[in-house]
Amino acid sequence: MGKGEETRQAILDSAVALASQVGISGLSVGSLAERTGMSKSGLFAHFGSKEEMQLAVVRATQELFLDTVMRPALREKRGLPRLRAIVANWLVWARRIRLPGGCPLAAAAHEFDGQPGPLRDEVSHALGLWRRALAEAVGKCVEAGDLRPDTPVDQVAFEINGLVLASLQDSQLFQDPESERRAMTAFDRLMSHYALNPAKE
Amino acid sequence: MGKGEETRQAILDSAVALASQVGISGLSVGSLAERTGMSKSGLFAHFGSKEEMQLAVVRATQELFLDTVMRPALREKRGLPRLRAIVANWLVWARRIRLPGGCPLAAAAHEFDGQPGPLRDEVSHALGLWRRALAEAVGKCVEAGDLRPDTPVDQVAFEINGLVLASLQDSQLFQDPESERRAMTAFDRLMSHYALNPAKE
DNA sequence: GACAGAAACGAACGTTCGTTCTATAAAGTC
DNA sequence: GACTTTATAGAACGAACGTTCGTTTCTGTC
Repeated sequence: MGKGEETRQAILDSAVALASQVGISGLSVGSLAERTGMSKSGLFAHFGSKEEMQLAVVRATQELFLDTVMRPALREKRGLPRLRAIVANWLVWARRIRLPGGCPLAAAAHEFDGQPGPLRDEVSHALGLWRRALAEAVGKCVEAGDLRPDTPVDQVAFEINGLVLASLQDSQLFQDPESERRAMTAFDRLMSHYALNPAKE
Repeated sequence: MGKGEETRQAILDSAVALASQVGISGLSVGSLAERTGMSKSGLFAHFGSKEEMQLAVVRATQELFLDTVMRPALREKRGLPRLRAIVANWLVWARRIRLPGGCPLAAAAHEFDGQPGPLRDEVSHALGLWRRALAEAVGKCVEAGDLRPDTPVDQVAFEINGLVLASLQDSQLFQDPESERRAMTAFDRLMSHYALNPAKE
């Protein structure tokens, strides 16, 4: 691997962390150059345009997310344990890899949802993929016999997404230390509602 | 009321709509001046600084939100009907008053959660107030006998917030027309879980 | 160690940014 | 209608923006 690819990755690592605080539209070539100790032009050459740079940041965030949230959860037993691990990882992933401003993708969803263009498309695509992966994980719970066969998979994925969003908002905006527990409580209640063996609550 | 207050309000109306698309940090004095047909300096004089302008936009959005979501719901019967109206209004409020990019406050929560300062404080305060109002509305459901006395009020408010966030994300980012129905389904299931008269599901 | 290609730099471009001034026009007061 | 206050416009500021260019410095290969 050439040295170019190396520094490009180093730039992106810095960029993701910076985007976590100021947003992806808040990124500027100058600020990122200063943060990495490079010249504006030297950094710029790696991407060709600011928009390309931002797109690269979105993709890098996506990679990081999968590495931190999804892949570790694959070691859990398929079905409910794995789904639970996914949610647990999701709730803390930004803190885990030291993104002080929270998940850049969640923020990007709000930044670009009103502005058509490649960035909006990329973010929408990334979150769409993730939602589908989440719904699939719920589906596996049905297959594994953890949830009832008539479980509305997409609806459940929707609700899980919601309780994670709520938790992230509370922990980022209010610094509420209970937000994770709240989300897991809601998750467990949701799961027990569709549980095949109606465990007592 | 002097003419100053009038145009100031007109500016803020435009600003809220623009912020809906580009975010509150995406607002610039120049773009807003062009949109309102004023000169940069003429518009600027109404606020004294950009930050003061952004703070005014946050407060204006808050006012608009209360007028559109909360106050109309007060005509419903106290308790569950009113809470249900609040949620229903909340789900469509941005569309109702023609904010094409969705709720500026929800976006602002993500924009500023990583950057300490007056804007972060204002947004956090506004959303904190709203959350408390929501929890209070849930509490009224308990008082009115719609929900069980042991209902965990804050937890329920947390979950309601989550399902609204999920709906707003889906409708803004994926243009999913089912997102409202999904949220109401989740809401009704949540309510029936804590219902005093355990209605059949 | 010479050479070719890639990578980084420094300077400059035209714009836009937020902000400050001074001057003109409008609104409110008597 | 004159006078004072308030509101708006216009010009200009230094700084930061994204981008281009030509040059210099590294890196990997023979």
